[in-house]
Amino acid sequence: MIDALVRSAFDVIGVVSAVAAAHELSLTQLRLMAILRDHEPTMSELADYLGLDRSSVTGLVDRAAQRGLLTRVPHGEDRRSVRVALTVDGRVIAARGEAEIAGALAPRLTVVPTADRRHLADLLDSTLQPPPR
Amino acid sequence: MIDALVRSAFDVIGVVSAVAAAHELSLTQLRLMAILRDHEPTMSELADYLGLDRSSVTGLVDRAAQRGLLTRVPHGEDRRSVRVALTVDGRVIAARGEAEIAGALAPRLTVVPTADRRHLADLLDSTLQPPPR
DNA sequence: TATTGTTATACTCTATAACTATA
DNA sequence: TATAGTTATAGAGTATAACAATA
Repeated sequence: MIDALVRSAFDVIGVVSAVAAAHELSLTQLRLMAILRDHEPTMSELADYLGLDRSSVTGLVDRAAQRGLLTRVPHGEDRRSVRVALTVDGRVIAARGEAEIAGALAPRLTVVPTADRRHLADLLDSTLQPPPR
Repeated sequence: MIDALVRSAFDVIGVVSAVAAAHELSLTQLRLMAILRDHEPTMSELADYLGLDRSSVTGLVDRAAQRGLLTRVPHGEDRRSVRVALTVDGRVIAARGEAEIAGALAPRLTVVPTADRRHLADLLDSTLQPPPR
């Protein structure tokens, strides 16, 4: 059971990494962009989401910004702070990445009987820890 | 369904990475040691298993060997080739790591009804691609 | 004083290209 | 010639420590 969960995890992460690599992105860069699809976080919030030190996020954001995938937006209220947002280009690539991940994983799910899918998804979700804040 | 699979994968990999980090190992180093529990591969075979370039494996093995976790063993037949094997220390740490991963994931599985576990494991395994050779 | 973000620095991980030794 | 492994090199990713600007 635990073995199956771990094997599946490595398998899925492998697929996601391959999709990222196809866009010359690291797994972390793709995660970063996925987060930015729904949020416009500060650097510190981003560090919390990703579980990284703030100084690491500086580099990640630098490299992605240099490629035109995202931008730093002045915060306004707190002048120490910046918000990070996808550019139009970044949004296109993020959407494409998500679609490719779905496309790559879909064939594996054809072996799961349709009747089982909802159940499997629920079981998997129930095993997730509540995200730490 | 796909979302649940991906979320679960990141969650599980996070747990495995944390266990690795607790032993000051990277995810790859821990994977390497897990492979060596059951195999005594050549450097090239290791590169295939891990999906890395041979030159990357040289560095991984160097660092782990320097910590006394594994050793290069002369192959005998083909004098170009070496085999990689865990040391006694390495075997202890690999076993401990596996136990800690199981221990860290077990609490999450308590929410899965006992009757569903076999079924969930089978479903997850059925989604795995046959490993590329 | 505390927080936000960056910089300086160092190490791991990874790949590409070139090399040595052996086959 | 081909294969096994290493070395040289370069860049990404990461953390720690120290810093400047702002709160």
